[in-house]
This record gives sequence, structure tokens and C-alpha cells, in this order.
Amino acid sequence: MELMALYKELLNNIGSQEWWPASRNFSPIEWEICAGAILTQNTNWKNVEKALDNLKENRIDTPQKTLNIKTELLEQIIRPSGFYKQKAERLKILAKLIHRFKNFSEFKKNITREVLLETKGIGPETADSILLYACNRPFFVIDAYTKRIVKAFGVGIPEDYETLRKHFENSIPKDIKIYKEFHALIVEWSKKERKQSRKIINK
DNA sequence: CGCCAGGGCCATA
DNA sequence: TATGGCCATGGC
Repeated sequence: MELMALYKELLNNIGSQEWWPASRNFSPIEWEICAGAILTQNTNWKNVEKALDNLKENRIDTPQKTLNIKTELLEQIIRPSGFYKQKAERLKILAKLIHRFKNFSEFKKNITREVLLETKGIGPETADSILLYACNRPFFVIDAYTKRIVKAFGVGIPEDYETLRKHFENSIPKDIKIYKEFHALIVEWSKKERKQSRKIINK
């Protein structure tokens, strides 16, 4: 199936998702997306929300404050998201990377995928999530769900990250809105699909 | 109760 | 280069 056909199918059936929600008024707003991209690594989004709520309640809502807070304290604040020791370190590393730029706007414009990937704790999916959802740059995000849906709909290509990313980027219009929406739709579709299959199994 | 989530690192072979 | 162990909490 053509990817654009799949996109339209998902959009018609599930509806627009408007990802990535960043409603907690972090400063800058996009820092919540960056932090979320780290916190969600192999973790249920509900748990990530608890950690983000804790960050806001404790007013650790900027890269600078993330750098200043003691690591042990940061660990406890983000604890609900799991893997909290490595994630606390990764948040600080990302905050430091952003801090190397004059301001977040400069980071958005000038950060490269290569530099993100050289950063400890940031792999391809986290890098592309930051690039797409925080920096508004046209990088398609591949995740476990994307690999599953590609298999389910028989696009018929290898499933390694870079191959899939290139395939998506070459098959759909270079439109940030579509990139964001398509990835979100794939995730939502997969979640529902999982729920359904579990219902059936439990019967 | 067991499975696993919007991954990535590192050690081994 | 390719597996496998590890990180950890909470939803369902």
C-alpha cells in the first residue's frame, strides 16, 4: 500500500491527533517536548506525564533549571517515568547541549541530526522526535509501532531505522504537518490495535 | 499476577 | 554488525 493512502486511511478513521502536546507552559514551550522525548524512551506515556507534572510542580521547567538542580533530586522528580537515573543524566546532557547555543531559537535552527546522535542518551528516534516536534524540521520519526504497521500493511521493505525513515521521507510530501500527524496516527492506531487484541484474548 | 511501554548503551563474539 | 543484558516505574 502506498504510504499516502495509508495516511489518509488513518486520518479518516482516527482523526487528527495534533501532536506533540506541550501544555505545561515550560520555558521555552519546546523544552517540554525535548524532556518528553527523553522520558518516553521505552516507557508508557502515562508515566511520562506524571514525571512532566512533577517537573512542573517543582518548577524544573527550563533547560537552565534542569542543569542547576542536583542530580539526585532530579532523579526523584522524574521517578515515575522509570529508568530515572539514566534519564536524569540524559536530561542534563540535553540541557547542556541546548545551552551551547545562544538561545533555543538558535538551537532549533542550527542543531543537526549528526550532533544529536553523537550525544549520549540520544538515539535515532529521540533525535528525530526532537528535530520534528520541537524544532519543526522535516525528519520522519520511526518507532516500534511504525515497524509493526509497515509489516502489517506490507510495505515490503527492510525494517532498519534509516531505511524506513528514508522511505517515509521519500514517499510523502515534505510537509511538517503531515510528518507530525502521520507518526502520531501510527502510534494511536497501534495503541488501539493492542487494546483490541487484548480484549479478544481475555474473552 | 505477568507483560510491556512513544529506546539506547554497552559488553561480548 | 549483531545479538543480549540492562535500566525501572506504573498501566492494564
